[in-house]
Amino acid sequence: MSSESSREKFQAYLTQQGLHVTNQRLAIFDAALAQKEHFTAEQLLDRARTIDDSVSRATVYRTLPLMTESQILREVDIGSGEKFYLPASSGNTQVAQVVCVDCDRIFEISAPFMEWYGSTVSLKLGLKPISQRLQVSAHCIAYRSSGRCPNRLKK
Amino acid sequence: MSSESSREKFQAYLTQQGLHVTNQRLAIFDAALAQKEHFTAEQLLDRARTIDDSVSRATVYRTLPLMTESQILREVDIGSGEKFYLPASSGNTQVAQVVCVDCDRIFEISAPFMEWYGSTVSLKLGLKPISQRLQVSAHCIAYRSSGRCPNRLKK
DNA sequence: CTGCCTGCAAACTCTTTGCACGAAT
DNA sequence: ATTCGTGCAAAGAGTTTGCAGGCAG
Repeated sequence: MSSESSREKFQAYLTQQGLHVTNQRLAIFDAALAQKEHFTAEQLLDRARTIDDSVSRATVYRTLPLMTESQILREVDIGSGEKFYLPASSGNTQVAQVVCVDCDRIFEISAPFMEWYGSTVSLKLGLKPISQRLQVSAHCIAYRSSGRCPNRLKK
Repeated sequence: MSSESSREKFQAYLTQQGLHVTNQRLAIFDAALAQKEHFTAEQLLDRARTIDDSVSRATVYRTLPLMTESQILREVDIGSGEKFYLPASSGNTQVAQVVCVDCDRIFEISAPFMEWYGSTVSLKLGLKPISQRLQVSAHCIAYRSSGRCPNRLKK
């Protein structure tokens, strides 16, 4: 249950699926868990290469699905062209994302009622809910006073 | 307030923005409002060309933002690579999407509490909410009995 | 050994953009 | 007359894939 078991969990998943435990996959795994915020495939590639410089972009893209399927990572799509990832550490799947439209930072907040909502509404339609996501776009704190976010990254 | 006024609304928006009312834009508008379900840019292009075969893909992509800005269409991004659009007829912005993972169909359902939630949570973070979206992935009705959705479109 | 994995580069999908001509105001 | 709009084709961004050689089990 400690954080190290996450690595074992990943290895177990690979083995159980008849997949090989390679240095590249482990480097990508370690790079992913070292991230402090949401990260992109490209950022993961950069970081993984500092651990094992033989890691290629293709392998990163091929490994990401393995890590999401094994519940190591959670995928976050905010509709911006590229996907973001985050260690699924807390096991909390009932979370919403608040995205600052100025600095593009992503905040995660718990939204415990989401599960209830998904069940309620989906059952009304006769559907069987699998997952759900709630995202809020917003302006940053500083926006109100300065008119724009101090952390803006683009434009 | 009848449905015809929507066309006038679009023309008014164009004029007011100093933009020209062209046959292509009107064809795209008509094609969009003729859609019964969520549609993609490509589907819109096909349909618009049945009205005016001079319509190009580029113009469709250039016109879509005009129609969303003028509240004619609502954009729906379910994280599938391509964006979907829907006439923003009912003026109801507090809606969630339920996406069937088997047939990819998108159902829209009202979710009146979304606004409250966005405000509550965003204000706790000191942010100023702009918009929000709630999406539920689910299996179709028929999935439970047959094991898969009869409307599956892909694979 | 056998089959899965890898890096590379090319391919793909959806969308955006530069350009020179054409049309709306 | 201007200014904006258009189609075309090329460019972009992010991601996926075919291939021939390489490594884990």
